[in-house]
Amino acid sequence: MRKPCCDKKETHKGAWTKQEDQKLIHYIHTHGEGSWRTLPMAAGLHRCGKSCRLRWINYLRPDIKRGNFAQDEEDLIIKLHALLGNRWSLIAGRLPGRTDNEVKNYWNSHIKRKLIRIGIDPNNHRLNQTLPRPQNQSMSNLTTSSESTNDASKPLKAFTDNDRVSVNASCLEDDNSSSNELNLNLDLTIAIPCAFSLFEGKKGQEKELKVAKESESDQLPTLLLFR
DNA sequence: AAACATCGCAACCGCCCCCAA
DNA sequence: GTTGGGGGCGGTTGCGATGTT
Repeated sequence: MRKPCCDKKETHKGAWTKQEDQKLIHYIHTHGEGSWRTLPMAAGLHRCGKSCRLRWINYLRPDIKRGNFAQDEEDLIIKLHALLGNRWSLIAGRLPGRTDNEVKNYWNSHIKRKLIRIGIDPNNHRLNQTLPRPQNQSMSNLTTSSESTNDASKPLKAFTDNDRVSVNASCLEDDNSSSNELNLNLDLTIAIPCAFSLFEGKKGQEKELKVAKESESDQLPTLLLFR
């Protein structure tokens, strides 16, 4: 039986206080990251090591970019999700200053609903045949800031000229196929010098390469990647 | 103005992988 | 080759903020 990572009776939970943040920042500035299990005691924090790690990585790290996602970032998330699935850490790794948690939250709260609303299954990035879809509805009509509702079950909203172009990818019906598969004309341009550099991680390199191969071979939808 | 609904995000939980012993 | 600890990841939850009725 594995020991719990920390004594739950002794650890604080919930929102972090400014004092706790300061202690964590100060400790990491002087000692560096790592040894998360022993860090809380050394830093004088009554927190689980995992909690400290999460707080640092998702919130306190100085290189974190906060605020709204830019249009190109959103585009890239969609493209990478089509390629990698829910591998948020890999996706976040291609978005400088963004964390996996942030990307995951943004996907679940914005992008996923947006895709559903226009009749695209966010799981496989294919047109969902069960959902009604307006004629000639293009992904270019997706909105970001002007969403008035996020309820996917509501009727599709009529888009206006003022609506922001969200995905500069074309959504095309497959000419010679009866399946309504989605072709995304994708341009992986943000911080990706080469598609193969997606998988240049250190520790999990082998795994990531495997993931890439799997993605290429099986569930990848009709996704066209252009360099 | 109050009650209720919805959204967005920080944080937690539990599982899995890696690696050293 | 096996085992156990540490770290990382993805899914889920909780709660404050905001919007709607």
